[in-house]
Amino acid sequence: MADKTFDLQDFLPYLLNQAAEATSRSFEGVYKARYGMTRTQWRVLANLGRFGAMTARDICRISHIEKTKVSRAVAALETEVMLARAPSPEDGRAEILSLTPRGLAVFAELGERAQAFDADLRAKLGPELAARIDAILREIIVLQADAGPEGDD
Amino acid sequence: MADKTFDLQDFLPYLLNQAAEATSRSFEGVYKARYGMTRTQWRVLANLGRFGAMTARDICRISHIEKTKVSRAVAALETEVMLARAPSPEDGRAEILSLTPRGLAVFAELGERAQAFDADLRAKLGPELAARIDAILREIIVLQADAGPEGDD
DNA sequence: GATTAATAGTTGCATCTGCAACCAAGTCAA
DNA sequence: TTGACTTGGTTGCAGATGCAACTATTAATC
Repeated sequence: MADKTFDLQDFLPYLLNQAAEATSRSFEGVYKARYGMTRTQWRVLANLGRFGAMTARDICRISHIEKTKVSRAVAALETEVMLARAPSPEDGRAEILSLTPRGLAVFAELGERAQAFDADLRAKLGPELAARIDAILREIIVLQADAGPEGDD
Repeated sequence: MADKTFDLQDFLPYLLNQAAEATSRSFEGVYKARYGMTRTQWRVLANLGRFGAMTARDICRISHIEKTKVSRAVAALETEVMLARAPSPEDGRAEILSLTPRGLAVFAELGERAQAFDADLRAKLGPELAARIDAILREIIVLQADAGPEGDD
């Protein structure tokens, strides 16, 4: 059947990238301008802020960020004194990562802004579309997680 | 009202990135393994394949890829003999880019695979969700395009 | 207990990218 | 025509990233 020439503009990975990049870039300005943070750093911070102290490995599992990226983000956040490491009592290899008071403050502020950004975007989308989007994206994510090995950032 | 701590896992830009990255990475394997192409190169090729000869600037407009990226992708595709440049008769600065026979062949093959990939993904998503996704993503893209300046890749 | 395999995390290196600065050609206006 | 400005495209440089290789510790197997 369908033998029309391929149109990138209808290609789901492409559309997803466009949307993802557009929104991420837009919000990136917030943490970049204020704290010189990178996208990965923001995500690591956000996960620690939301879920509390944990190891780098846990962050990888939860957020599907590659361990190299996490490692470097942690190092950067540490030198910014937003995060502290403590040796794990159970596992000599692992380190327990937690936010410092400063890290918590930054998370509180950025988290608030992120919520506002998100709410605004959903409002603009309208209830119809906003209601569907989460389920669809989560479904895509798990589908690919089953199919391919690593989903990364 | 809502004063719960921010959860990254519900943040639209984050979800979009996860889904985008997961799907793109999955398909990336195809053109990377076969032709050592980069994501940007694939997209430039796909646009030229779909819309025919045009200038780099046109590609930027259509696909929202940054001009630096396009420039380098074009150079790479040229050395791979998938693309040829011709001086524009109308504008001495511009070059008309077009796919070579090889470029067309590669586009035909990858385009077919992309269509299959896309169809498969949509099938897995189910008609309910698949029907909505395009409209939502396009809406997000235009919303951000209005808001922010550049949406890039 | 010794050896082997697996795992937490870091680092080197080779890209890929973004931004600003740049060149060359076109536009506009006096 | 000349000079100021815009625009198509490239390049330098400073990050950010992915992958493979590496260290150190833990688990497994004999």
